[in-house]
Order: sequence, then structure tokens, then C-alpha cells
Amino acid sequence: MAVHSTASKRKGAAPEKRERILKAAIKVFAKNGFYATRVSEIAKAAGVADGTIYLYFKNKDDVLITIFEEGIQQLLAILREVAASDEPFDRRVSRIIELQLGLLEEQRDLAEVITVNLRQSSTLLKQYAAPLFMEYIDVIAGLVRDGQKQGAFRKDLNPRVVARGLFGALDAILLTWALGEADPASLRKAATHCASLFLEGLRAH
Amino acid sequence: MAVHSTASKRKGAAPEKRERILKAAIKVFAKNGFYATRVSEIAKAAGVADGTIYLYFKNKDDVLITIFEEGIQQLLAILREVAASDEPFDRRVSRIIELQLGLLEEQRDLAEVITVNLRQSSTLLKQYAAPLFMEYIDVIAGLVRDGQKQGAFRKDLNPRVVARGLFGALDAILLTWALGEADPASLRKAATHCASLFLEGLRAH
Amino acid sequence: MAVHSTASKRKGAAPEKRERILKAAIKVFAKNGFYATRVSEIAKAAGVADGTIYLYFKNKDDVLITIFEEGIQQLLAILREVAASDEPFDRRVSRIIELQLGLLEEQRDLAEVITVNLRQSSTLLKQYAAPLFMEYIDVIAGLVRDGQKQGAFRKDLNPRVVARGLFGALDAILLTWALGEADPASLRKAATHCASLFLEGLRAH
Amino acid sequence: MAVHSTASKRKGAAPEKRERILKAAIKVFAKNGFYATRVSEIAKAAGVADGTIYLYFKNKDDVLITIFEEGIQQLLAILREVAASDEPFDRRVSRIIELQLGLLEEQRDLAEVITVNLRQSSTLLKQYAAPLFMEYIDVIAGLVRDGQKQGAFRKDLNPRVVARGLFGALDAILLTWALGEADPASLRKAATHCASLFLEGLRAH
DNA sequence: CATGAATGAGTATTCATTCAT
DNA sequence: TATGAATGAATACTCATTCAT
Repeated sequence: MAVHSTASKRKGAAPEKRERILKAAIKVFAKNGFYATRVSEIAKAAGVADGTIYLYFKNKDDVLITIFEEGIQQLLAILREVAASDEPFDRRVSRIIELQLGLLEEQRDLAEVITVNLRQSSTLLKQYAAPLFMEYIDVIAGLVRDGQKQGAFRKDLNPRVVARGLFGALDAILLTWALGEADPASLRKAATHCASLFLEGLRAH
Repeated sequence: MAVHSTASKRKGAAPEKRERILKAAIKVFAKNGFYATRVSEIAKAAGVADGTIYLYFKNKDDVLITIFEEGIQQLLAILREVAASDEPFDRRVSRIIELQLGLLEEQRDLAEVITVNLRQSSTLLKQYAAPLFMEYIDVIAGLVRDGQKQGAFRKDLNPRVVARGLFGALDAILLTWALGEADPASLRKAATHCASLFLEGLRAH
Repeated sequence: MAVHSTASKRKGAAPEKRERILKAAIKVFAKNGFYATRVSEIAKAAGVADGTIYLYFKNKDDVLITIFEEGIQQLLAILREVAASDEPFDRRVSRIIELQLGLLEEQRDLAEVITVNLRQSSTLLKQYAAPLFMEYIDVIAGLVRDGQKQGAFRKDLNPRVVARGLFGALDAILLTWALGEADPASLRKAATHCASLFLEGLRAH
Repeated sequence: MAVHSTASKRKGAAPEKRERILKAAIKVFAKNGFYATRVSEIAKAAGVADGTIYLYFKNKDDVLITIFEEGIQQLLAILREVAASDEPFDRRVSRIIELQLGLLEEQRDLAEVITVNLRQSSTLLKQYAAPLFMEYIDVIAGLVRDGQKQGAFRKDLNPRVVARGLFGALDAILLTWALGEADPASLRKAATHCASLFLEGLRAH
């Protein structure tokens, strides 16, 4: 898991150039996909020379991995906070859904890179994404488990199955949305319906 | 296709060359991913010459598309049948879930190609997969809509959102399963839980 | 020179199939050039299977060589006859010019193959065409030499240079004509002018 | 082009990489023909990597086209100058002949590429060479026409036919020479004879 | 003789990565 | 640090030729 952890080379100088490259990479990866994106395109979009990218990243794969790691970490941090809040369980689940879709809505390109691009390299997917993905699932599963313990959710469902299902549902909704014309309003409405569907399905009687 | 043509065009050997190529492609695509797979690897796995592949497929893309199309068509045929049956709606949904997971359980490589590989090419995804995917969604959405009309399902949920969510949930469960060690029993149990979650979430009160 | 001479394989049977292949080859070579022509195209145009071509010719090169040899031999035979006739020298030269252009005019495709295609393979050109080309030049040069001896042509010009020049002039005129819209009338007029130019240039004072 | 740019973009080495590639290409094209020449052969002969060629040329075709264009432009510039001089018409025609043969005599390989190789691709010939070729013909035809107007040349010959004939004659002489052992003296003598033949043929009485 | 499915050697071109400046 | 010219390994696809029928 910590394979990549300490991340890419950096020194003391060149502060935001690294960020510019990442931002540019997210944009072109989202537009063209990982394999169809040329390193030179990222460089051009970032306004740096091709070689400069190799001062901040080991190689092209490293750029994608970094995007994924930092993007997921961002999500995870908020997710954990929400999951640990003292709001009612229903509310926490709703917020997670809205959050995930809502956060990504504001970063549509990042969403596409994370949900679509990462699957483009089986190696990357299995090596780097899977562990982080599991971590993500774990947070949600933990929330479900807590809800079950507290009597808010029915106890006969495997929390990890619920978590995977929820993640997949959101992923599919996002994908369809990203492939289509991507109207923010429709996404928000879909989020509400999805939340209602899962909460009703989870409710303890 | 030539499933039943016991008589090949030549000798007794090399009967279903096309099928052999497809089978081999599914195997190597699943193992290495679309982009990392060399045409020569497919040829070798199929026991034919590189050039032979081009007698049956336009190019490498065409091989992937064909796998996807024939795989989905297979699913769609069964799906439509189940959706149109006269069983209770609950039962129909359950069967769809079991069928989808069950069918792919028997063809793990195909599952991985369909769920993972196809996303590797944005072009292929948008051009070929999206329409078939929508068709798939439509069948499920149709079933949900019918259930709503008949009073079996609550009416306040958008059938297409439910369909997308269900598909995504199953996709994620399959993906986790395909990436992991893939124990059939666990997949079957996950199917039951998933069905229960969605049915409860859908139930009309 | 006799490298190819006894020509392509033949047996006793399959009489005109060989001719059909040659005729078809002339057509497609003229249209697409030697390198851009596929053996399968020749086969299709001739109405035979790809493999059949190899029953009559050693390989693709052999087809082009055969066309060239038989085409040139045809020309040479007539040329020699005209050169040896008892008409005035002026007349013989004129007839040669008209003949060469006129004959080819009736076989435009053959003309294009001989003048253009053969140059497409340096090897073929040097190995097979050059000798035949020299033979061709020799006939014309012989006629010029005779004319000089008989006092009809000026004696200060090298007959071989004249022959080469005449050949080149006709070749260029044909090439331009073949590349353009190819109006037979304009070709004939060009022939007259060309003849007049050369005869005047050759005349003894 | 960068003929005079004494300062290369880099070090002191590899100054005119583009020129080196062109020079190498002329050499190998002349030796092996266009189709039989591998891009890697050009690269090796030029002492650069295969990929470097694509930094300066669009593709293999582009290399041939460039050779032709720059070679012809060179000839055209001198030709136009001679054609527009105030020497007697006879002299101008003689000089054109001598120049054309002489210029190429110094660049035998270039001569072979221009006269032979270019015809190897029908597409290139028709698309790129034909227009330049016509321009070339026009200059000579213009000179003939002027000579006719001034009373120096007979008026009954189509200037364009004369120009084509002259070009073809020179081309054939060059071709024979390039294909043979290429003795400079014989080429020069051929030039004199050719000039005499055409001038006598053109003379007004 | 004829077929045409199958073969597999052969090659232009791309693009991630390097390194001299 | 930053550059971007240069590198050269890597690969999909074509097509002349063969040979089992």
C-alpha cells in the first residue's frame, strides 16, 4: 500500500509547478483518457517543458497515481469526518452521498479520472487503486456497522456489501452523468433518489 | 454464430477459428488489460498466426468491441425474458440480480473484460459501449416502471436512477470479486444481500 | 539479357488464363502503379484465385517483367520492319514516331506500364529493362546511321545520342499526355510536330 | 534553407541535421529506389536516430518530395535567369541544355532520384511533381515562344511540344548516363549534339 | 489445374524518457 | 531548475506467397 506513499520527488524549490502539472494532467486525462494522453500534451497544458514533468514525477504512471492518491485522500478525510459526526445515521449517509457526488461535481474532471481513467491500467488498478478503494469502502462499511449496532439499520445485511453497492451505484450514476451532457441539477436529483433508495433499504423495522 | 457448424470450412482441425480468437482475447485482455495486450499475444494464445486475426476482425479494437457486444447481447436476451415473466416483481428483480452475477461468475474473465477493460478506451466506451449500456439500463428501468404502475414499487423514485444504481452496485460487487480471489459462495451471498437491500428500498408501503 | 527469356512457367493446358492475367495486370498496374497494386487485385481483375497467378508466374515481379518484355518485343518487331523498309529515311523516322505513339495510343495502359511503372523498381529497371531499352535504342540508332551513310542525315551527330533523344522526347510527350486528360487528337498533333522538329534537325544540307 | 545558419541550435556538432538527412536520402534513394529504401537506412546513413527524421519531415514521402522540390527549384532559378538573358536565342537554348545536364552531372544521385525515383509513386508524381514539372516546361516553352516571335525560331511548332521534347531528350540522356558508368566527357559531348539537333530543328529559314 | 484460407516476415511511425546545454 | 532536441524501443497491420484440399 505504501508503495507510492512518500510520493514523487520534490526538493525545496519550484513550489506550485508541481500543482500546475497535476491540474493540467487531470484536465487532459479526463478529456482523452490515460493511454491516449501524451506526456507532451500535459506539458503543454501545464506550460512547462516535457522534461520538467520528470523533475516532479517518476513517469507518466506516477502522474496518474498521484492524482488518484491525492484525490481519494481528500475524499477520505471528509468522509471520515462525516462518518464520525454525531448526526443521525440517516443524515450521515445522505451527506456522504451528496458529498461524494457534490464534491466531484465541482471537480468533474477529477471525478472522471478517478472513476474511469484509473481502470485503464490493470496494473495501476490492482496495485494502487484497489487498496485505497478498500479503505474507502471500509469507511462506509464502518458507518453502516455502527448504524446496525445502534439499531438504526437492519442487521441482516453485510456492511461491506452495502458499502460496495453504494459506491457502485454512485459510480454508475456519475459515469452516466459524465458520459452524457452532465446537467448538475439532474445529478443532484439523482443523488436524492439514490439516498432515499438506500436509506429505505437499510432502515430497521 | 457458427456455434453449431460442426463442419468447418477445412479439415477437421481449426473449426471455430473465430471463436478461438475471441476466447483467447478474453483471457489475455482480462489478464493484462486492453492496451497492454499485444495482438501477437492473442494470436499465440489462440494458436493462430498474427495475420489470421485480421481475417476475422477489422483490428484490435474490433476484437474488444465484439467481446463486449456478444457478451452483453447474451445478458440482454436473458434479462428481457426475466423482465417480461409473470412472476411477482420482487422475484423478477431478484432473479435479474442472481442471473447477472451468476452468468458472469461462470465467466470471470469475460466479467473483467466487460467491467474493466472496456473503460480503457474512451472512444470505444462512448461509441460502442454506451448505447448497449443504455439498452441494458432500459430493460431494468422498464421493469421498475412496471412495478411502480402495478403498485409493487414506490412511485417516487426515478426508474432510470434505480436502474443505474442497481447496475452500478452489481458492477462494483463483481469488480471487487473479480479483483479478489473470487469465491463463488461469497458472490452468491452478496447477491442475496444486494437484492434484499434494493427490494426493501423499492417496496411500496 | 536472357535472364528471364524462356519466361514464366507454363505447361500444356490452361491456354488463355495466362493472357487474362497479363491483361488484368496491365490494367491495374497502369491505374495504381506497381507497388500500390496487390496481387489479389490482379487476381480479382482477372477473375482467378490469388494462387492461380503463381501457376503462371514466378512472382509479382515476374508479371511486370513479362508485360515489359512482351510489350517491347512487339514494338521492336514492328520497329525493325519499318527501319528496314525501302521508304525514304524521312518517312521511316516519321513512321517510327507515329508508330510508337500511335501503337501505344491504342494500348494506353501498356504505354503507362512501360514508361512509368517499370521505373518503379530500380532492380527491375537495371536488370531487365536496361538491356531491352538499349536494343530499342539500337534499332533507331541504326536507322539514323544508315541515313547518315546514305547522305540523308547530317553526319556530325552521334546516332545513339539522337536515338536516345528521340526516345526521351516521345516518352515525355506520352507521359504528359498520360498524366493529363489524354486527348488522342492532341497526341497525334504532337507527334507531327515532334517528327518535324527532329527531321529538320537531322537533315543534311 | 538554413544554408548559411552557421550557428546550429545546439553545440557545434550536428549543425544541419535536416541537410544531412536529405543528403543521405538522396544517396540511398538513388541506390535502392524509393520503395526499397527503409527509413532506418536513411537514418543510419545520416547518422541520426530513426525518430529524428520525423522531427524534420512529415513522413517518408515528404523526404522524397522535398528532395524533388528543392532540386527542381534550384534548376528553375537558373533556368529562368538564362531564359531571360539578352544573349541570342541559340545561345540561350544551348546554355539551358548545358546547364541542366551540367548541374546534374555534379549531382548524379540527385539526377537519378529526380528522373527515376519520383516516378515510383503515382500519387507523388501526379500530386507534387506534375505541377513543378509543368512550371519547368513553361519556362522552356516561354523561351521558344519568344524566339518564334523574334523570328529566330520557326513558327509552325507548338512551343510546349518542343519544350516537352527537349526535356524528355535530356531526361533520357541523363537516365542512360546515370544508369551507365557515367563518364562526364561523354555527357558533355551528348549535350553538344543534342543542342545542335534541336537548334537545327528549330531554326527559322 | 484451381482455390483461397492461412501464414508470418517485414516496417513506418509514435512517444516516453533522457541529457547536454 | 528548466529546456526540448534527440533517441530508439516497441507494435499494429499488410500482403506476397504457400499448400491442403
